[in-house]
Amino acid sequence: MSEVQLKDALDALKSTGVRITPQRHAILEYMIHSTMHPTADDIYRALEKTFPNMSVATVYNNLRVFRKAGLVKELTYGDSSSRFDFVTHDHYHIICNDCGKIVDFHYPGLDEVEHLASHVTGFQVDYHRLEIYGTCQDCIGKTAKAQ
Amino acid sequence: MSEVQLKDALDALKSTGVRITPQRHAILEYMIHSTMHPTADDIYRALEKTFPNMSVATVYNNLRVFRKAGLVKELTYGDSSSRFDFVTHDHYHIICNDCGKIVDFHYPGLDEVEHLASHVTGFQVDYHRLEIYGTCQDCIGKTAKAQ
DNA sequence: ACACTATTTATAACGATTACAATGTAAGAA
DNA sequence: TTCTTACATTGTAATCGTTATAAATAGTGT
Repeated sequence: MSEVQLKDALDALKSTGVRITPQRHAILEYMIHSTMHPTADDIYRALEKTFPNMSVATVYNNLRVFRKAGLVKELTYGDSSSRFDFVTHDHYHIICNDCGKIVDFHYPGLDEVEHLASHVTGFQVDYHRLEIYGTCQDCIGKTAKAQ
Repeated sequence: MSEVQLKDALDALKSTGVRITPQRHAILEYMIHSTMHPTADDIYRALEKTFPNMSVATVYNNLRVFRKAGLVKELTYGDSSSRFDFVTHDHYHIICNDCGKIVDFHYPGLDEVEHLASHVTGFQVDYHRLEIYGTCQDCIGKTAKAQ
């Protein structure tokens, strides 16, 4: 399943003339297997055992390459650093205000909102972003215990 | 109209024991009257004629005070710096990918999405954020001319 | 093997934001 | 009023995420 995703991603990259280096392979693999939405630093730290000489810049460079290839989305939420999301199907995110965890969920597209917005503002609409904020079950449990 | 908003905001601050300094008054006033969604630096530069000695830190400090008081929302979108939005009614934003302009628009709440998300993920939902991205009429005109 | 280009690395630079210490200012008590 | 205390502002240094740069390295095609 995720093997297929990885292969597809690598093929997509190759077809646009991007070389598959060991670092790129590892970053992609990590992103696909990680269910969280890692920051650049998460990725860097996860791979520094395998690539002791890898630079943070490499992570950023390649995340940008992947973003331009449409393989990865950059999520800029409230916290200081961006999180990166391997693009699979269209989905939305629900975010825990306590621990920062991001969980995917699916919902039929909000085309109607896009149309209305376009009509009211005269914008030519490209896409939208929707996030829901709250507290995850783990953190609900934790604060319940703490009290 | 916006005078009322300003007065309400000042009253709200006073009631929580926050002092109304000239700088705070000016920042609030600027935010209420500005239809854009200024960055901290926008505010700083707009007020440096009136307050030549004001520090950037003061702007940040007070934006944080306002945010904690619920008067102001911080919008962290793709670009490097946060934008700040005086809270009036609930509304959504449509953002121009060319020039960064942010325009408000209204849409009945997306309660149904919140419920579904809560049900699927087990989160306790607090609120959500929705933004639409596209190109504003000005920028459509500009690129049309340039070609 | 050679030349050419893409990639990585290491490090410096940058920009937004925050922390800190010193100074200033307002409000209440004596 | 004057003193005291707590809160605000200022200026500057520090921090953190990210990007730019230049040198070193590795692939690719000839």
